[in-house]
Amino acid sequence: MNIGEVAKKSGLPAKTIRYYEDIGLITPMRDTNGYRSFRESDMHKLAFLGRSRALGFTIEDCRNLLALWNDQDRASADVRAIAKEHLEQIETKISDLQAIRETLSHLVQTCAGDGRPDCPILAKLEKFPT
Amino acid sequence: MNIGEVAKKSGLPAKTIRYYEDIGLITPMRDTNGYRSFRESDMHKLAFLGRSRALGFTIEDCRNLLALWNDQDRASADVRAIAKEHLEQIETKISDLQAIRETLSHLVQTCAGDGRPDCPILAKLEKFPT
DNA sequence: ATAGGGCTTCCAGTAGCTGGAGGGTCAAGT
DNA sequence: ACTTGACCCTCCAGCTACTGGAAGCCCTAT
Repeated sequence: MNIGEVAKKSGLPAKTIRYYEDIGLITPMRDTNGYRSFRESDMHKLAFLGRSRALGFTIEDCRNLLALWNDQDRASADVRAIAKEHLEQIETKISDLQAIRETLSHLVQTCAGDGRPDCPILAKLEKFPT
Repeated sequence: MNIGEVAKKSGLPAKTIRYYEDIGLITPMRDTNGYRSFRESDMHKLAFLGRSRALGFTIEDCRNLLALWNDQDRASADVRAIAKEHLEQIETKISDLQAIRETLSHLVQTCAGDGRPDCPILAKLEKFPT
């Protein structure tokens, strides 16, 4: 399989696939003309990577997950630890964003949004502590 | 005021303050020795920037908000539009993250997390569609 | 022969800083 | 006068995870 077909099947842009090769996540073969030649196993890895990234795992997490995936003797505890850590970061981010949303939606509601210059949003940004 | 004092008062790292000067958000004076010399108005702008960034506005948003703040003839509608747009992006991000959280917390719960290799997390990353 | 599409590499840029090297400046202490 | 240490300066590189684009080779169809 050439990169175009793999891109279509995996849903990942060709650029991204080349990048993943660059950083050593996959190592497709090469045809005599220099084109990358993807095996089923490469395809499989890319799909794995796509799903991991879609769940917000970092590339380094993905690298580790991939290694565990390929290791028949892995302990599920190792996988779980990565996922749990990631989950906690997501939860932190969610609550940070929720706090921002509260502030922001309040401000947007109280701002007249007309032609006059008075604006509680600017007032907040100007005066109140972070 | 030198940069160190400004950093302490504004809570922004000196590096960040220099960066903000680089990209034209502030333009402090210079002493004869080449040191940056910050006026109250610079301090005020930096505090404004710090709070805007803390609410997650992009640098470009900050630039626009700062311009509106300095414009006595602004229309609050312009400020509100920026904030509203930002709010909507935050809300999108929150719900994306919440979806991820649901998936992830379910997986973490169902993974034994012991010494055995069987792992529903890897199974999910391997088999199911994105 | 030529046109088009796909493939290659390499370089640069994105956002918003952050770290570090290499060096000048200043105030206090000896 | 000299040294020490804390400042300050500029410039360059690096971070994440790609993305865009240039320059050029390869393959197929007409």
